[in-house]
Amino acid sequence: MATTPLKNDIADKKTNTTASSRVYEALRDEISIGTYGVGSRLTEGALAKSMNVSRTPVREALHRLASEGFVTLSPHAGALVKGWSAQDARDVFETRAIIESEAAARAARAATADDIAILEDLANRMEGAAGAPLRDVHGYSEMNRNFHGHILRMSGNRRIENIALNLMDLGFLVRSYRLFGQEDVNRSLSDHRQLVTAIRDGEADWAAAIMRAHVLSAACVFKGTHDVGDTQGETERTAPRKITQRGN
Amino acid sequence: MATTPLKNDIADKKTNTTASSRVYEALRDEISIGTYGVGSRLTEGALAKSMNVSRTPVREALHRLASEGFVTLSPHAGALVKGWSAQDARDVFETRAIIESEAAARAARAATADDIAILEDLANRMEGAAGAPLRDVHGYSEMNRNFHGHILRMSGNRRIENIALNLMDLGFLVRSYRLFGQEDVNRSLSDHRQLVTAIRDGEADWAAAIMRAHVLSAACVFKGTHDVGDTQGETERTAPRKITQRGN
DNA sequence: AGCTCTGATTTTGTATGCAATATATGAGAT
DNA sequence: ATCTCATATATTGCATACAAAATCAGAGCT
Repeated sequence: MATTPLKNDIADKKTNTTASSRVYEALRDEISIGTYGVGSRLTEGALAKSMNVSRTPVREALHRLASEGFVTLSPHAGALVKGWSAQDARDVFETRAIIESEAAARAARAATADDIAILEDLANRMEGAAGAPLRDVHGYSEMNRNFHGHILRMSGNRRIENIALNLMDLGFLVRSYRLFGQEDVNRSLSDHRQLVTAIRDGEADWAAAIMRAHVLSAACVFKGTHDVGDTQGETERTAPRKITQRGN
Repeated sequence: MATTPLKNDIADKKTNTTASSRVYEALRDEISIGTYGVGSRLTEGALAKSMNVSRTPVREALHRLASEGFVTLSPHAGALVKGWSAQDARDVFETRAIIESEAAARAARAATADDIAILEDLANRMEGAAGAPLRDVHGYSEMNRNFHGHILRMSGNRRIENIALNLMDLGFLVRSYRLFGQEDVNRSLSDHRQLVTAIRDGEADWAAAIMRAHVLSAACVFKGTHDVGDTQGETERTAPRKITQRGN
């Protein structure tokens, strides 16, 4: 792009105080969108130059991305954008099903009137925002995250809450909402309605079952539309040095 | 492949090539041992000087420790050793019970003869190393980690495996093995025997139940001997600037 | 031609200096 | 005496320079 030394190329959306977190968010979004192809090498110097910062915050951002599973980072070899195999995706959804169904059961046992009001409000707003292909994917997934997040919080177990939210924040999952068709959206909204009812009535087992089905159905949508051809993400191959970097 | 089938870093105590990981391991051990009291402030400069490195690797180590929950790290305020409340501990054990019981069930469905042999070998060695108050706490917890780790791997879900291992690697848990009395050790060993049997026979529900009881009983030992008086770890209070730093 | 070894280049890892920011201290006013 | 505000100090955050390591290229040899 243009090399004009603007004060900040990165969109300073939330007035993030540190450059490190700005770089982190920018890279995370880029990777989620798919700007950098799977397996492409992210060199600190190039990123630093393109973002008009030094290598230090870039380096910190890459380490953070590695800890969250967006890139693999081997010593002296650099960062490679991590790919997601079908197995990886299945693992994530299965893990979410296990954890979130348990959280839903606990939420049903601990629900207050305020909790129900919050969940109903979120369900209402999601229904209002639902369109054939989702118009505002970001907004919808944000509300969906809040809905699940509130149930997780209601479980009273912060560890469960954090683990499940981290699983929801994985890049390839965020992208998957674009794949939702009309009936997928409708079913998802219906699930949410049922969840609120089950939780409101203290039906822990029912809530758990709905949540489990809800998460696994999303996995099915993902599996159906995701043509699997990418690399296995976990096994670290010796990275080839020269890799065509798709984005830029 | 008997010892460490994991690329996870808790096991490899060989001198790591990078200074950053050396500092990380050193700090992690120090925090686990309790050298730095809960809430004490870790300043980059002081640590760098005491370890004869620059601030850069110390900084990276602190960030990594923060991502793993050993310290809290607020933007311009620095790193504080994180405390564990009784609620935190309970959350961890409950989460482990949920995840690992599911993993045990899956392991029972997927067990091979090799798996059983490995688990039996580990169980044997743990019985050989068991003493009244555990003599070699580190070795015992290492074998215990391998035992649970292999069951987790047998589940076939890498995400479950990593999440549960991370929960097992938390500092206050590692320390908790010192609290095990004779009967606690005996019960734990008996649990392991039963687990191997249930998994060998493909009894998924039984394996899950044993694992759940096994983990929760450890929680009970921890709760019984851990006099709760420490701070709440999650809620971030505005950190006071001057805090007596116990260790060095 | 294919292989190996050695230099050249690129990239990561570390050290250091400077700037930004939060906290601490003290003076002054109420 | 207490509170507020401004200055001082210490610490983090960032930039740059240098060192170490790994890959890449090419010459020389088999």
